[in-house]
Amino acid sequence: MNYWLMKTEPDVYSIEDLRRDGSTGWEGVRNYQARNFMRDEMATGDLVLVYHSNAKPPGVAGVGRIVREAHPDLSAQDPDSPYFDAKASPDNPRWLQVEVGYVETFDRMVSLDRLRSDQALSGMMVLRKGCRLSIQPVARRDFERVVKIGRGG
DNA sequence: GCCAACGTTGGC
DNA sequence: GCCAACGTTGGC
Repeated sequence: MNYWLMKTEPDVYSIEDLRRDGSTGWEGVRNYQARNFMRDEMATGDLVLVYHSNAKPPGVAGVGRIVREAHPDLSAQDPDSPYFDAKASPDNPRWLQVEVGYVETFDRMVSLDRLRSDQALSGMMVLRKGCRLSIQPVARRDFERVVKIGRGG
C-alpha cells in the first residue's frame, strides 16, 4: 500500500466537494510524471493527502482513498472541457485518471507553513522549492504524522 | 499581480 | 538532439 499527496485548487474542487460527492474522477492531470505514478504505482486502497493549492493558506485539508485504479481521462477527448487535449483519442487516450473517495476532513487543515515548521517532515516533496508535481508519493511515516497533526494531535 | 521554477513545443 | 521561446504552476 502506497501513500500520496494530490493537489487540487479548492476554488475548482475542494475537500468539501469531495465529501459531498463521496468520490470523484480525478480528471485533468496533464503531466507525464503524475500520470505515470497513477498508471504504475497507484492501487485501490492507497491513501491520499488532499492538498489545497492556490488557497489561503495552502495546505493539506483532509484524506482521500483511491477507489478505482488508473483508467482513461475522457475529459481529454471532450472539446468542451477545460482539460481538452487534441492529441488524445479513443485509440490513444494519452491521459489517465483515478477515482478518489472521501475519507475525512481535518479538524484543522495542516498549512504549508505548519509542514515547513516540522523538522520531521522536511523530506516531503511538496516542501521542495519549485515542486509543481500535482501527484506525489509520500512516505508512510510522513503521511501518518500529517494525519495526526490534522486530527488535532 | 509578480515571478521563479518548471515542463512542453517546435524550429533547426 | 539541442535549446530558445513559451505556457503553466503556485507561493507570496
